[in-house]
Amino acid sequence: MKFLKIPAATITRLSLYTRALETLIKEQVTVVSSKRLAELCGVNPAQIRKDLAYFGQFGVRGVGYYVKELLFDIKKILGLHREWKLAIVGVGNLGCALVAHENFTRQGYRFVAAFDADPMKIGRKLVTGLLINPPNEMHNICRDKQVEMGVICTPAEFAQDIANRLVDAGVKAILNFAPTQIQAPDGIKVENVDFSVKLDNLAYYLTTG
Amino acid sequence: MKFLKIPAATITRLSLYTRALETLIKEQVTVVSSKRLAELCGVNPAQIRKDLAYFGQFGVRGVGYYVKELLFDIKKILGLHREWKLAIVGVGNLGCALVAHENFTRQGYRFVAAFDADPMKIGRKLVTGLLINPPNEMHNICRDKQVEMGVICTPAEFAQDIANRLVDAGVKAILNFAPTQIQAPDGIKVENVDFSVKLDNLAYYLTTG
DNA sequence: ATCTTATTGTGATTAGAGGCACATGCGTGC
DNA sequence: GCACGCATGTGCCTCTAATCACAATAAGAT
Ligand SMILES: NC(=O)c1ccc[n+]([C@@H]2O[C@H](COP(=O)([O-])OP(=O)(O)OC[C@H]3O[C@@H](n4cnc5c(N)ncnc54)[C@H](O)[C@@H]3O)[C@@H](O)[C@H]2O)c1
Ligand SMILES: NC(=O)c1ccc[n+]([C@@H]2O[C@H](COP(=O)([O-])OP(=O)(O)OC[C@H]3O[C@@H](n4cnc5c(N)ncnc54)[C@H](O)[C@@H]3O)[C@@H](O)[C@H]2O)c1
Repeated sequence: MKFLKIPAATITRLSLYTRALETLIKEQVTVVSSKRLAELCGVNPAQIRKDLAYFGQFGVRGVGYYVKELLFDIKKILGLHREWKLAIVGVGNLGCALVAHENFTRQGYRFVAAFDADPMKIGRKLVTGLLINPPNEMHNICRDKQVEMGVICTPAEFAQDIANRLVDAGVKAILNFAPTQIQAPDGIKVENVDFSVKLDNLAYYLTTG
Repeated sequence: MKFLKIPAATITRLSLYTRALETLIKEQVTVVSSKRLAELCGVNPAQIRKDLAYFGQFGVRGVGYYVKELLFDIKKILGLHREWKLAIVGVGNLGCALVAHENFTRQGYRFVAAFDADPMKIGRKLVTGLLINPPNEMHNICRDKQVEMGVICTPAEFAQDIANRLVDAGVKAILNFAPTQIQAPDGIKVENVDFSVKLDNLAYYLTTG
């Protein structure tokens, strides 16, 4: 089961499992069955076992999974055992909320650079103390600070340009909040977070059922 | 092709298509082929045709789709030909960004009520002029204003309780930004927006992929 | 009026993900 | 030390979604 292609949905679920496991740790639960974990995550127990099987054997037959160990193992699989350096581009309403969000820091995501085109904002500092830089310094600063992921929070029409610059600056993964499809070269991973698509789903559901 | 069960992924793509079509309208393009539209949306052309086929025939063979008409038709399918009334619960960093976001309004999503537990916030008004109410008035106000969708922007530990109240207040669809799995009765649609899961995907990709 | 060209709409095919069910194997109790 | 119970790990099946490939068909050229 080692060298199969792993479904993207599996990775997304692993992320969900870590959350449930963290909750269990808070509740001082030490062992959990796939059945119980499945309930917490709203998935099928076999699904959990199969997801984990892609990466090895983590459970004990007849017993279940040791919560702490499993959490550690999944975090390692996902690459969450280390810190990740992020840059944010566009510190408007949404961008500021993201930078201020302390959960990200707790999970190992650290904003080490911020950029904005607004002359009123350049040179100022965010609440976290992070300095806002002009976009033309993206290349140097990102390389300097070894930024690995970029977060795009500008209006949609600038998103592609920003993405190009980020890639040029050595950034290998992009989280895009602008409501537009970004093109990126092979080897660069782009994820989109799209609120209005979700709202549209709700609207469809309420309309048609 | 009329009474089949429609994949959720189809609905999500329809939403994407509307965006591309809106861009095309801005560029004064009047006709588009599934091939061109597919490029803009990053999907397979046959996928587009099949997605549309669930709902009828919208194109002209040998020609393509009339942009304006198709946009109109898809919006109607999604239920975006009308206004939707939303309530937001938790007007912190993220919640404020959402309410302030003018794209939503342009698309027909209108926040008609806001709730927060913080006594310092209750009674104040948001930048849009929307009054912040205490959570215990959720029932009355939501029924009064005929709120159809609820948006949860509180810390995770309160999300389930808020969801229950929203359901109790007659809300039929929930957009949840808190990083937790919400249980809702049948007939209530819940969508989750989950930034950190997306970041975890990127981390996995950079680690392994 | 007929032929050509372009692109849709869709049946057939392929790929993939999810779930079932059972054999495997660990821990506990006798 | 042996047997039993229980939850994992996994082969196999099912179901769904995506893609292919072509027949149907509209517009425009001849
Ligand atoms: N706020 C929301 O709730 C929300 C919801 C869904 C999607 N979005 C999307 O997220 C993005 C940001 O939204 P927002 O509400 O924060 O908008 P905003 O207008 O508050 O902030 C945008 C920021 O980007 C900066 N900017 C503009 N062009 C730039 C450039 N070329 N380089 C660097 N910075 C630039 C602006 O100066 C501003 O600070 C938009 O694409 C929006 O559609 C936002
Ligand atoms: N800010 C982000 O970028 C971000 C990113 C990912 C996820 N989230 C999630 O979104 C949610 C909100 O994030 P935020 O950054 O806006 O947090 P925040 O602390 O800025 O805002 C939370 C708000 O909820 C209110 N609140 C608390 N309990 C409440 C209750 N029982 N009823 C009504 N209101 C209540 C608080 O008074 C506060 O105003 C959190 O669950 C967070 O994990 C936020």
